[in-house]
This record gives sequence, structure tokens and C-alpha cells, in this order.
Amino acid sequence: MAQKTDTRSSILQATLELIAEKGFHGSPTSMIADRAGISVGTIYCHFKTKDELIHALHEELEGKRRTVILKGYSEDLPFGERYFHLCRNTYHYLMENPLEFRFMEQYSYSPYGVCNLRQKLDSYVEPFHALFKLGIEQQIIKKLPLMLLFDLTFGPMINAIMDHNLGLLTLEEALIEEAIGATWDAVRR
Amino acid sequence: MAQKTDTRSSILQATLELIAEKGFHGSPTSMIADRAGISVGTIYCHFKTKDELIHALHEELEGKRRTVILKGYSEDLPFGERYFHLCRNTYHYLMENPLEFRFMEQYSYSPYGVCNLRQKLDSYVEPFHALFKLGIEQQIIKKLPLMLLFDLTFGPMINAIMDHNLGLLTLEEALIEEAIGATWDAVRR
Amino acid sequence: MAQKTDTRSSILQATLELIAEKGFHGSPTSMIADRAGISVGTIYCHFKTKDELIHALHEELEGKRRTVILKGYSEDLPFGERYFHLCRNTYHYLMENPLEFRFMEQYSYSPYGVCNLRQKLDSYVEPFHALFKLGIEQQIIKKLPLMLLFDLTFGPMINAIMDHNLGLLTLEEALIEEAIGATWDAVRR
Amino acid sequence: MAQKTDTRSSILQATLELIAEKGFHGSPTSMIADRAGISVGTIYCHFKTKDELIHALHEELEGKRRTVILKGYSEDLPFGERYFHLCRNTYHYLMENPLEFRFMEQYSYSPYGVCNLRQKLDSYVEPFHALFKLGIEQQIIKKLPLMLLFDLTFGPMINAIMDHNLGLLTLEEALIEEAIGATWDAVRR
DNA sequence: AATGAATGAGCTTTCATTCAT
DNA sequence: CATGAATGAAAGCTCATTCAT
Repeated sequence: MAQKTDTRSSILQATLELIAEKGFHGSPTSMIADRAGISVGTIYCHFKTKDELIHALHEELEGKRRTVILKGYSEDLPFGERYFHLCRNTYHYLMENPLEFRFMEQYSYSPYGVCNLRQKLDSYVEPFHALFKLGIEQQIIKKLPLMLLFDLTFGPMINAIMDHNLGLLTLEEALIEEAIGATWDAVRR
Repeated sequence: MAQKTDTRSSILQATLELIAEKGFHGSPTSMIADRAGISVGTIYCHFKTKDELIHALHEELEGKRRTVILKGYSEDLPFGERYFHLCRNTYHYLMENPLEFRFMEQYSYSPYGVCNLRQKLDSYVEPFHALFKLGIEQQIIKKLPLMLLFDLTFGPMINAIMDHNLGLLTLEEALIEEAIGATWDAVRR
Repeated sequence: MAQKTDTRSSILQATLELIAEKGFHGSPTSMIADRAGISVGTIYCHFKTKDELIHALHEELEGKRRTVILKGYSEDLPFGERYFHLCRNTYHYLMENPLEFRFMEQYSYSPYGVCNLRQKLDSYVEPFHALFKLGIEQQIIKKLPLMLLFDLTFGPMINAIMDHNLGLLTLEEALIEEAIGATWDAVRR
Repeated sequence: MAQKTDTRSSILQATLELIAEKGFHGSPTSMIADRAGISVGTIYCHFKTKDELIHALHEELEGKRRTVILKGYSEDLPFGERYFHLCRNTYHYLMENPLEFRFMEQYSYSPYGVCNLRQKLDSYVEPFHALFKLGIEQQIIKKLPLMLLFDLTFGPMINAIMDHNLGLLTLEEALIEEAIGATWDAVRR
């Protein structure tokens, strides 16, 4: 019973690591099994197909991320601070979980992910939606399509973290604040 | 010799179309040959391996893009106009060449592309480098790492065009101008 | 112990149904266990291997069939009537038990059944042997090898029932009598 | 070009032999390739799937058989002689080609063959159809469903040849004639 | 240069069987 | 006796690459 959970988790973890490292097609089931310390057949005791395994992993991470991004968030904060808070959480989460970040990249730009990475980020974070809507009404935020506001916020964030992970940029706390400040300038009136 | 060029080109074109349409792993060499109207073996007369074919295609597109983006560019334009001009060209090029855009996406987030899509865009466009450097000196542009300035410029652009291609956003001329304006707000002092 | 019998029976019944329905290779042990309402391992408490299970099922059906075919049979009946009686019983049994018939088909023409379906029918029904032997002595039956006499009797029967099960022929009582009459014409002098 | 035909033929031959010998599930593609003296992949240059290979083999044999069974047949022969002629040809063909006979058995009683072996035999041999129809009209043949007449003719034939192949019966020329005579007694008025 | 049949390593998936509980 | 997660050999199939023509 603990067994079953452990096995499932170790498969998911092995899959996460391998795909982050080598991509979908560098991660055959045999290799996943090896890394998880189980045998190939066992994967199919827990997931009907390899695709299902990958989707399950995606769901798992999605749920986890959502929780973390909302941590400490409150609608009582002043408007600008709310934007910074959500962005800050997202930056931290993505930077502290580079495997997940790399996996999401792979997933989003593959047949698995129907839409793109940026959408994965906001899709479950209604607060951003609400925030932008309210901001437009109160004439704090530029009157642009919501999609574009998301692009202006998440596009730089994702690219900056990629650069950071590739060693092309060093995202220290202060620089993250400046980056958020810059996208704030982009979206605010 | 005209022969050779034609064959090579038709292979590259077939590869571009197929990969944009079906991704790397939906594009076996046999299918590329079919679409190019040649036989499998012929691919190997022009490219040592499939990987080499893909890299060659990438180089080809890279060079072409560079030329187009610089069209009409002059250092005599006022500073802000120069930023707008380069961005506008890039938007138009990427939107008018959706196959290439889709291919670059695929390429960037795969083992083929060591670095990310955003870098593909600026890597050969020194004018942006020069522009940002000058802007910082003249205190027109925020004093941020060049990488971050690129992220602030190209991140939203790439995401907006993706959304556009997915039908989630309609990028008309006016909206493109607003989008560039927003990233200008992000990078300018 | 009542338990033991019940479990064993339910495994055999599940096996019969599945194989009749989907053939040997559409009937994995896991599916048999599911249908029997037990778990995979339990099958191996009752049968050493899957093959043994299948052979056991075969034996079971063989024995049952033998009993039924002899029902109401008596050596006091006139000769021709004895032939008709055995054939009639066999027709009825096979038609009333289509799962078993289908299973026997599958079994006979597979590596499981070393010999053919027709032999399965007569092998335990000595009365037919006795009848044919006697008939030859009394010059009622053609002087042919016993095997051929069985072929002349059971060949049409099996094929007719197959056709019936496939909806290609409607075997009503009267037609069965005619069919038996025809094979009687084939074997009698 | 001769190459292609040879390869295809050797695959078909290897498949015929193996399936006759070991059945469908004792004949993996790897074994077929081995026996044909080619590599696994080559099978898939000639047949899209293993199923298609098996169906193709079936078609091939079907066509061949049809030709042979009709050899020397003429509607000018007297009625009974026509029946004997077609049966004789069929007996000889099936006995001289035991691999094909065994394959047809396997095929007919598997998911591949929707209907049974007997139907495979008559389905392409309209002369039998015509013969029985005419015989019924002329009151030479019993007034029974055509299907049943086929069962009465082919049922014993198939079973007798099986017995012969299993060494349970020795079908010499004289005995074949007697067997045909017996089924003739079964179908004639 | 061009061809395309042949190759075979490698992939995903299945399933009879085992064994610790 | 019963369980069912774990096993791993083996299956069908794909596809980048080769090479004789």
C-alpha cells in the first residue's frame, strides 16, 4: 500500500528527471524503469500508456504549482503589490524547481501540450485574470487584450529564467524585482 | 548543378513543412523524401545525417531572417523609432512565415537547439545589441543586463505571435504597435 | 471446501465464456480473473499454468458431453434408430451449448488440441464404435475404415452447426432429421 | 526487381511453413524473417502489418486453389461424374499441399477467417453451386439447403484429410473414391 | 548524383507467472 | 487459500542509415 504509492512516485520522479534532462525521445520506458529502480512492466501497472504517464506527471506538477504561486496572496494588498507578489512567487517557484521548469518547456512545445507554456502558467491562476480585469476597470492597467497582458508578464519571466538556467543571466533577488518592475511598466498605464 | 541546388532546396522545403506540421518525430526521412519528390537515399547525398539536415535548415532560416529584419533600418532614425522599426520588422517576418516560426519553436525546445528561441532572434541581429548599449549610455534605456532587455522585448513578442497563431489573439497592425509600445515602456527609463 | 469448488468452477466458467467469445489470445489470465471475480494469483492456486487450466476445462466439458449424448440410449432400439438417437442427442447438445461448441472449435484447431474436433466427439462415445462395428458385421453399414465412418457422420454435423451459429443455415428439428438421414445414407449400405 | 519478387515470395513461403507448423502465435515476425533469410524490417517493406501478410498469403493460396480444383472440369460430363470430378480434384489438391491445408485450417478458425474452412472451399468454386442447383431441379439431388449440401460434401472430406495427415487413416485412391461415393449417397436422392 | 530494398537496433506494450503479505 | 504489485521475456513495429545498382 505504501508500496504502491512509493512505486508510482518513483516512476513519476524518474520521468521528470529524464525528460528534463533528455527530452521525451531520449527517455524510453526502459530508461525510466531503470532510473526508478523497477522493471519496465511495472510502469504499466500504474499507467496505461507512456502518454498517460506523461500527462499524469503534468497534472501533478500543475496542481503543485498552483498552490505555491498563491502562497501568501491576499486581495487586501494594494494593487501593484498584488502583481509583484504573484510574479515573485512564480519566479521563485520556477527557479527552485528547474526540473519542473524544463519539463514544462518540453511538454508545452510538444504534441502533448496543446497550447503553450505561458498559458500553462496562468490557466490555473485566476488571480491574475481577476487582477488584470480589475486593473483595466480602474484604469491602472493598459486597455489591452488579457492575452497580451499575460504575454507581457510571463514572456519575459520565462525567458529570463531560461537564460538564468543556461548561465546567461544571474537572477538575484534584486534583479528579479527589477524584472518584475519592468513588466509592471509594460502593463500599467 | 542547378539540379543539385533544386534537389537540396526541395529537401529543405519538405523538411520545413513537415516539421512545422508534425514535429520532428512525425517527420521520418521517408516522409521527407516523399514530399520532396525524391527517394530516401538522395537525402544522404546532400546531408550526412538527418540531424545535419535539420541543422542546415536552421542555419538557412537564420540567415534569411537576419536580412529581413534589418530591412529599411538606419542608424539615422531617432532612438525610439529604431526600436520600433526592428520590432515591427520582426513581428511582420514571424507572422508572415508561420512555418518558419513553428519550426524555430520546435527546434529551440529540443535537443537540437542548445539555447532558446529568444536567443535565436537576437543572436545575429547586432543592431539590437548596439541599440540597447547606446540606450543605456544615454540613459534612455533601463540599466539592466542586455539579456534581460532582450527577454523584455522578445518574450512578449514570441508569446503574442504564438497566441495569434493559435487563434487566441488577433494581432492587427494597431495592436502590434501597442504591444511594441508596452515592451518599450518595459525597457525604457 | 465448498469455497474451493466454487472458486474453481467460477474460473472454469469465466475461461469458457472468454475463450468462446474472444479466443485464446483475447483471454489473458488477468481478464479471466476479473470475470471470475477473483484475483490473478488465485488462478494459480487451482491450476499450475494457464495451459493446465485450459486442458482441465476441456476435460470437464468432454466428460459432461459424454453423459448427455448417451441420454436415453439403449441397445434395444432397432439399428437405424440407434444411429439417429446418438446423432440427435449430439446435435441438440452442441446447439444448446454454443459456448462449449465454440470453445471446442478453438481448442481443436490450436496447438492445445493435438487431434481434431471430430475425434473429440467420438473418442469417449464408444457406442458409436460399437454401432459401426456391428453394422459392418451385419452388412448394414458400408465396409469402410471406422475413421471414415466417423468423418461421414460428424463432419457434416459440425459444419452444419457452425453454419447455424453463423446464421447461414437454420437448423430446425425437421432439417436436423434430414441431415441425419443424409449421413445415414452416406454410411449405410 | 527480381529481387523484390523473390523476397516477397520467400516471406510468404516462410510464413506458410511456420504457421502450418506452429500456428499464428508460434510464428513471430522474427522467426518468419529468420526462416526467409531476411531481417525483420524487410517484412514491413512488403507488408504493412503482420495481419496484412497473413491475409495476403491467404488470398494467394485461395486463387491458386481455385484454378487447380477446376482443372479438367467440363459441364459436358454426366451429372454424377461432374460431382466426382470436382471432389477428386479437391481431395488431390488438399492432400498434395498439406502446408496449405494446415494453414487454411488455422486461418479459418481464427479471428482472421470470419467464416469456416468449408466455406473457403466452395466460396470461389461456383461450379459446385451450379451443380447442386441443377441437381435439385432435375431431382437428382436431395431438396436441402445449399449450405447443408456443402456440409455433407466438404465436412467428411476435410475431416478425412485431417485424419490422413494425422496418420489415423490412409487415403489411397480407392478409398478416396469410396469416400466420394459415400457423400454422393448423402446428397443424391 | 540518384535510387529504394534491405537492415537491425530500439521502441512501446503485453501477459503468464511469482511471491511477500 | 487468496491477494495483486511486480516481473521481464518477448512481441509487433518504426525508421535512420547503407549500398549495390
